[in-house]
Amino acid sequence: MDVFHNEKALNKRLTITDVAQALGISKTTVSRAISGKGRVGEDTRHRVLKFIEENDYKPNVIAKGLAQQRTYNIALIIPGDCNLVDMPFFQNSMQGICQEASDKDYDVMLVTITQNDYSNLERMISNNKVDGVILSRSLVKDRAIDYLEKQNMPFVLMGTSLDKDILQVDNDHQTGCCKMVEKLINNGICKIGLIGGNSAFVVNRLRLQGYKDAFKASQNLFDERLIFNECTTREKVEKAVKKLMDKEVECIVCMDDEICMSVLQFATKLRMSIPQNIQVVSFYDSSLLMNNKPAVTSLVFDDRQLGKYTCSVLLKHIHGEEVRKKTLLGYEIALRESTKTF
Amino acid sequence: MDVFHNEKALNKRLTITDVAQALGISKTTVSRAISGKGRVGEDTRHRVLKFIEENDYKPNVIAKGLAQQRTYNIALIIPGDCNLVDMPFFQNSMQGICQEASDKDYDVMLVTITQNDYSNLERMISNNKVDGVILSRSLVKDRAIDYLEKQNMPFVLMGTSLDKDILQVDNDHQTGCCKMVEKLINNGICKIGLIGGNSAFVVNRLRLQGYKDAFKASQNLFDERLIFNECTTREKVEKAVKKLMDKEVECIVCMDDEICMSVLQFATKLRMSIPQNIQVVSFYDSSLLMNNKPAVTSLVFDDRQLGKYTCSVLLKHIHGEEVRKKTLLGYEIALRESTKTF
DNA sequence: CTGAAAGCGCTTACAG
DNA sequence: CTGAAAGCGCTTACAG
Repeated sequence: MDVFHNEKALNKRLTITDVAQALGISKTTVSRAISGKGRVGEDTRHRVLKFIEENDYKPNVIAKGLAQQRTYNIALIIPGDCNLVDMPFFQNSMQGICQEASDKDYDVMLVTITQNDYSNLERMISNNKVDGVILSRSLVKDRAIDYLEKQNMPFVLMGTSLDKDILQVDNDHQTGCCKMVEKLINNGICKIGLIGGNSAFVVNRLRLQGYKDAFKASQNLFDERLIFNECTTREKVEKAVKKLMDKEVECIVCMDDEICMSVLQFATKLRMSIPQNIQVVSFYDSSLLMNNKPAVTSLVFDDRQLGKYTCSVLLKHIHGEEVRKKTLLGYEIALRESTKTF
Repeated sequence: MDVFHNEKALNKRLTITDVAQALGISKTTVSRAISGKGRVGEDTRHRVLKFIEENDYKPNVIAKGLAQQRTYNIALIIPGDCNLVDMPFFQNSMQGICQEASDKDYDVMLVTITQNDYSNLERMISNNKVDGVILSRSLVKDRAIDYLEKQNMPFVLMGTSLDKDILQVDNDHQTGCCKMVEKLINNGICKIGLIGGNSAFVVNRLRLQGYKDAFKASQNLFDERLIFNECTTREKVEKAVKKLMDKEVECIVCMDDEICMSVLQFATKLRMSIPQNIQVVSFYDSSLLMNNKPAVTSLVFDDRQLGKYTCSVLLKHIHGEEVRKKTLLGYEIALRESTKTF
C-alpha cells in the first residue's frame, strides 16, 4: 500500500533558554527585552533583538499564553446552516477579522453552530482555547449569547441585537435603508413594494424599519399591503412579485440579494424590462448581483471593514480597554441602471 | 460615553492539583486516570472519573499541549480571493472538517492566503499554533505547499495535486465527469460542447480530462472546437454559448455552477428552452442551482463527507498512523429535467 | 498500582 | 538594570 509517514522535524526550534545561554544573560532579561515590559539596558536589548532576528527565534505563543493565562486566540462563530446570500458577507468579514487578528498576533478559531446545537462552542470554551468570541449574524433570540454571558466570556456581536447591553458592531442598515427609500421618493417614485425575508433575523427587522422610516420622514404614508415578509423561498418571492405587479408598483425593493436575484430572473421570464416596466432595488449589494445587467441600484457596505473593526473591538475589550457598546458603520447608496434615479 | 468593562470571571476553574488534593492522591494518578495511559487501580480510576464528572473538571488543553509538545489545533487554509462558486463547497467541507476535528478534540484555525501572500500561514506556523494543516483547492503551482514542505509541517490537500508525493483527498472529478458524459453519449447525445473555467486550478484540468476520456471510451472522437476553456467572466461564457449554438450542439456541459448559471440566464434571454432547444449539464451541483427550473442534470458530491474524511486523514497522519497517500471519494450522477436522458 | 520530581517554554513578583 | 526562583497546568520517565 502506498503510505506516508510523518517524520518529526529534527531541527528543534530555539527556546528562550537557548537565547539566554548564547548571550550569557538570564531568561528574565531576554523575556523583558522582547516583550518591552520592565527595564532592560539599551545595549542589552539591542543585543537580544539582533540575536533573535539573526537566528530566527520566535517565542512559543502557547507557553507564553499558559504563563499569562491567555491563549491569543479568538473564536469566530458562524452558523452551520447559513444560505447563499450570507456567504459573500461571511467571506468578506472573515477576511477583515483574520487581518486584524493577525496584525495583533491573534489567531482565529472557527466554530460552527446551529440554532439548536452550540456544543462545538461549549467544547472550545470549556477547553480554554480562546480569549474571546465573535458572533456573526444574530437571531432575535440567541441561545449562544445566553451561554457566553453565563460563561463570562468576552464576546462581541457582528450584527445588531435588540439587547442594548451586548457589545455590538454593525453596518447601519436601518439608516441606509431609510435614506435609500427616501432617495426613491425624492425622485418621484412613490409606489414602492418591499419583499423581505425571515424576520427572525434582526437585520431584516432593521431593514423593514428603515423602509417605514423613509415614508414617515417624507410625510408619505406607506401601504402595508405593499410589504411582503417571510419570502424565504423562490416561490414565495414570485408570488409576491405577481401581487406587486397587480398593484402596479413602480419599484420593488428587495431586502437582500437572494430575493433580488429571484425577482430579476422572474422579471426576465415575464419579459418585463428593467427599469422601463419595473424598477428594482436591493438593500444589500453582494457579488451575487455583481454581473447583472442592468446593474442594480443598492446599498453597499464594506463588510471587510466591518470584520476588521469588530475584531479590534473584541481585542480591546479583552485587554480591558474601554470600548463603545454599540458601533454603526457607514454605507453608500449606489444608484444604477435598475432605477430611474439621478 | 457608553462603555463596557471586561470583568474577569471570578470563578476559577478547577485544576488537576485541585482534583488530586480533593481526592488525596497525586496529580500523576489523576492524569493517568483521565488519559488512560499507564496503570491505575480500577477503583481509583472510578473515583477520579466520578469526581471530575460531578465537579465539571476539564483539563486545560493548552497546558496539556505544552507538556506534550502539541497544540490540538489544525489550520484550515482558504483562499482569500475565492469566488461565489467555491462558497457552497467551502461551507460544506468546513462543516465536515469542524465536526471531525471536534470529535477528536481538536480545533480548527482559520487562515486566509492569496496566490502571492501566505504570510498569515507563516505567522501561524512560526507561532507554533497548529499541529497540521488542511489546504483546500489547489493551483497547479502552489507556493504554500512548498512552504509547508520546507517547514516539515504535516498537511493534507483537500483536492488533487499533480505531485503524487502529496497527501491528498478529493472527490473523483475525473471519473465522475467521464461517466456523466458517457451517460449522455449512451443516450444518443453526441454533439456535446464544454464550457470550462480557469485551468490554473487542478480540478478544472481533471474535469476536462474526464470529458475527453468519455469520448475515448465510447470510440467517439471529440471535437476540439466544441471546447471552450478559460471562460472566467460572464461575457466569455456568453460568447462561448453563442458559438456552440452556431455549431448546433445538442448539449452544453458546464464545468462548474457559476458557468452553468450564466448559461441558464443567457438561454432564458435568448428564449431557448431547456431541454427542448438545448440541453444543459453541470459538472458540479451546488446550492447555486438548487432552485432552478428545470432542475439541472449534474454530478453531485458529498462535500461535507470530503471535509470529514480529509480531516481524519490529517489527524491520523499527525498521530503517526499510516495513511493512504491519495484517496478519491465517490460521486453520484443526478439526471434531471435539463437533459433528455433516462 | 502510585508518587515525587523534572520538564514543556514562557512570565513575573521579589530581591538585589 | 539584572537574575534566581516560583509558577502557569499539565505529562512522563524513574523509582518504589
